[in-house]
Amino acid sequence: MGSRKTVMRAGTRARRQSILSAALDCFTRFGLASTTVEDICRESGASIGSLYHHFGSKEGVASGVFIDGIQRLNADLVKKLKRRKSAEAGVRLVVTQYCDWVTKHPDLARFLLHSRDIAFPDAARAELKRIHRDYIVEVFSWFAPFVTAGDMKRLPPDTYVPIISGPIQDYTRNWLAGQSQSSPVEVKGIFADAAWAAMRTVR
Amino acid sequence: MGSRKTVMRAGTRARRQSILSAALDCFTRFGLASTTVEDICRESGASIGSLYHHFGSKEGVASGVFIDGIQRLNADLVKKLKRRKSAEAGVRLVVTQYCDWVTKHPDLARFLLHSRDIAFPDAARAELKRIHRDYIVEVFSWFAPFVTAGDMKRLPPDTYVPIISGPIQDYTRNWLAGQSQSSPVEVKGIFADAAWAAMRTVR
Amino acid sequence: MGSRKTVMRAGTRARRQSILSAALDCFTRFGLASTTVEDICRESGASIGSLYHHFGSKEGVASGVFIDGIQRLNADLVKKLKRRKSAEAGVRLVVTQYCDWVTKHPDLARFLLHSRDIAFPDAARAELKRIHRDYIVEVFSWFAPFVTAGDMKRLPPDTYVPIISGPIQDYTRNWLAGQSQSSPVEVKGIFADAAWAAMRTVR
Amino acid sequence: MGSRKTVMRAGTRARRQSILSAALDCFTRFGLASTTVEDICRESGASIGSLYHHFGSKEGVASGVFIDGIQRLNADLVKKLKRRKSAEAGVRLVVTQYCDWVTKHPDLARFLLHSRDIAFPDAARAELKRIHRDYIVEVFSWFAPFVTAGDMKRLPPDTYVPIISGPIQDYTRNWLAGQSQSSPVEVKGIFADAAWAAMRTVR
DNA sequence: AATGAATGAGCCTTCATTCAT
DNA sequence: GATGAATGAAGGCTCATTCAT
Repeated sequence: MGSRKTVMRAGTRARRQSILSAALDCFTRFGLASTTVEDICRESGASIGSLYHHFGSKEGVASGVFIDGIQRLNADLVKKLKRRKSAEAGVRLVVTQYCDWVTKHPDLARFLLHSRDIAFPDAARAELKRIHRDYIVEVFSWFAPFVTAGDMKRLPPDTYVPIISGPIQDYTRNWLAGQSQSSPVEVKGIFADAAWAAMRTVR
Repeated sequence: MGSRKTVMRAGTRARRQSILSAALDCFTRFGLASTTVEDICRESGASIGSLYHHFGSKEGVASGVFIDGIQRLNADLVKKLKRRKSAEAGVRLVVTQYCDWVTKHPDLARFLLHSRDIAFPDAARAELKRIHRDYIVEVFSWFAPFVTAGDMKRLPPDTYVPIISGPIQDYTRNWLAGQSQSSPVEVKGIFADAAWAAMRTVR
Repeated sequence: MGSRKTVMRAGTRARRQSILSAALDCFTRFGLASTTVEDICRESGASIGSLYHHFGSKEGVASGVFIDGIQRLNADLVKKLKRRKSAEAGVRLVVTQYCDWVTKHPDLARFLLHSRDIAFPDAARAELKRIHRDYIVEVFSWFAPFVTAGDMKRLPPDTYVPIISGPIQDYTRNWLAGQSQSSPVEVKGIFADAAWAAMRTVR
Repeated sequence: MGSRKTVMRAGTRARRQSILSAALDCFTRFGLASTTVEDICRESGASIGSLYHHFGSKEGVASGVFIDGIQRLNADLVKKLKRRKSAEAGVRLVVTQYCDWVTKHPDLARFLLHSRDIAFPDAARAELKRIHRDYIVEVFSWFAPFVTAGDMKRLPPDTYVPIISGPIQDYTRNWLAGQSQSSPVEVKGIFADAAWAAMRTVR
C-alpha cells in the first residue's frame, strides 16, 4: 500500500546488508543464542518472510555475518603480509594487524571469537572450510621460505597459529569482555615481541 | 566435614555429586544449550524437584560443575608450583601441567573452555570472582620474586596469562574439538619452550 | 473499520474474538487461576502460538476480556443516562440498568466483579485507567447539575459510587455465587429505592 | 540438636500463631495465590513439616487466618450492638464499627474482603457456615423487633446486609487498594447517614 | 512434634519456521 | 520479493504435598 518500507526497494543487496548488520548488532547486545529472528527483523526493518527469503534460517544469517567477517579479516591480513619482507616483520604483522582490526571492529571480532556455538548449515560449513584452507595455504606459503631458510623454528604445522596468535587472541577476548584495561593497540608491541621471541631461531 | 550451614544427611552430598557428574556427561554429549534439565535428571536418577531443590536452576547446575572443575584445576597447579624452584621450571609447569590435566579430564576441560556461554547466577558469579582472585594472588606471588630478580620479563599484569597459557589453550581447544592430531602431552614440550622463550629475559 | 495500526485481514478480528469468548467461557467454568492457556486454545480452536501472537500472555487475554466487558457496561449506561431528565431517574437508572445488564451477561459480570485477581500488563493497566477516568468524568458531568441544584446530597466525590452502587453490587455478587434466591431484576426496585433514599436531599 | 528453634517450644499454641500471622503477612504482600508454603515457613520460622502437621494444607492455613479474623470481627460487633437501644443506633453502629475495625486491622480486613478465592477445606467450610449462621441469627434477632415495630423497612432478608454494609465495604475496598484518599474513619458519618436513610421508615 | 529432602504433574511461555495472500 | 498470522513441539520451572528420620 505504498508505505515507506515498500518504497525503499534500494534493491536486494541493501536488504541483505541491513539484515546482516542488524543481526550483528543483536548478537552483540543479546548474544547469539538469545537473539531471536524477530529481534533481527525489528532491528532491520525487514519482515520475517523477507529474512527467510534471503537467508533460509537463523543460522543462515549467523553464517552470513561470520563469513563476511572472516573474509574481511583474512583479506586485510593477506594483503598487508605481501608487503613484508622478513620473517620477523611477518610474525609481528600477524599480531599487530589483528590488534588494529579488532579495535576497529570490536563487535565483529567478538562475534568471530565466539563462533564455536554456531551450528552452520552444510553449505556454509563447506564454504568456510574452503575459505579457511585457502587462507592457511596462502599464509603458510608466505612463511614457508623463512622456515626453510632457518629464520623461524620448524614445528608441527598445527602449532604455529596457537603460538603466534593464541596470546593476543586470549588477551583480546578478555578485553572485549571488559576484563582488561588496556586496549589491544596499546599492548600490541608486547605481544608482537612475545610472538617473535617464541618463533625465532637462535643462531 | 559437612557444609557450612547444615549437617547433611549421608545421601544429600551424594545426590549433589550424582547430579553434577550426570550434568557434565550431558554437556559433553549434547552441549550446554541442548542439554535439558530432564536429560540431567534421567542420567542422574534425581527428580526434577530434587535438582531444583539443590541447584535452583539449570544454570545453577552448570555453575556447580564449573566451580568444582576450576577449583580442582587451580589447586592441582598451585600444589605442584610450590615444589618448583626456578622461573623456567614454573613457566614450563604451567604449560605441561595444563596438558596433563586436560588429557586426564577432557570433558571437564572442554566444559571449562566453553564457559563463556554460561549465564552464572549472581551467587555463583561472586564466588567465582573470589576464587579467581585468590588464585591469581597465589600464582602471582610465586612468580613475583623472579620478575624482581630479573629472571622474567616485567610486563603489564594482564599480559602474563595470555602469553604463557594462550597458546596451549588455543591448541587444546582445537584438539578437544577434534581438529588437531597430536594430543597435548605429545606437544607440551614445544609449548613449554615457546612460553619460556616468550617470558625469559636475555642477559 | 480496522484497528488503529493496521488494516487487518478478515480472519484476524475473528480469531481475537473467538479467543476472547472462549476465555470467558473457561474463566466461568474453571475460574481464572485454574484456566490454562491450553484450555482456551482447545475451546477457541486457536493454536498456542496464535494466542500469544495476539495477546502476549494469559493475563493479556484476561485483560482483553475485562476491557471489552467494562467498555460495553459503561457504554450501555452512559447511553441510557442521557435520556433521563431528573436526579432520581438517574440514580434509579444506575441501579436498575446494572441489574438488567448483569442478568443478561452473568458470566461477564461475574468476571468483572472478580477482576481484582488479574495482574494486568502495564499497557492494559494504562488503558484501563484512561477508560475509567473518561467514564467517571462523563457520569459525574451528568449528575453535577443536580447536586448544584440541590436535588442530591453534596458529598466527597469518592463516596457517590459506593453509596449508589455498593448495595446492588454486593447483592449481585452473592447472587452470582448462588447465595441469594431472587434474581437482581426481581429486587431492583428495592435497591433503587435505597439508593435514592440515601442520595436525595430532604427539603 | 539444641538449636534456638528447638528450645523455643513455648508450646503448640505459639507455633500455630506464628504461622497464622506470618501467613497473613505474606498474603498481604504477595496475594493469596502467589504466596507459597515456603514463603510462610521462611517468614514464621516453622518448617514445612511443622506447618503441615498443624494445618494439613495451604488452604488450611488460609482458613485458619480467615476464621480467626471473621470471629473477631463478628464478636466485636455483637458485643457492642447489645449496648445500643434504637434501630438508628444499631444501623449506625454496624457502619462505624466496621470502619474502626478496618482501620485497626487493615491487613486482616483486606484478606477477609478477598476471601472469595479461597478453596476452603470441607471442615473449614462447615465451621464457617455455622459461624455465619450464628452471627446472622444473633444480629437479625437484635434488629427484628425494630422491623416489627415499624422503625425499619421490612425487606427481603437477603437485602439488609447489602444495603447497610455494601457501601462502606465498597469504599473500604477502594481505600485498602490505595484508591481513596480519606480513611474510613473520616467518612464513617457519611456512610452511617446513608445507611440509615436507606433503612428508616418515613412516617 | 519437627525437619527438610524428595517428588512429579502440570503450567506458561518461547521461537524457528511455514505459507496463504 | 514481501508480509505477518499461524503453528506446535519443547523446555525451564513452580509448588503443594509426602515421608523417612
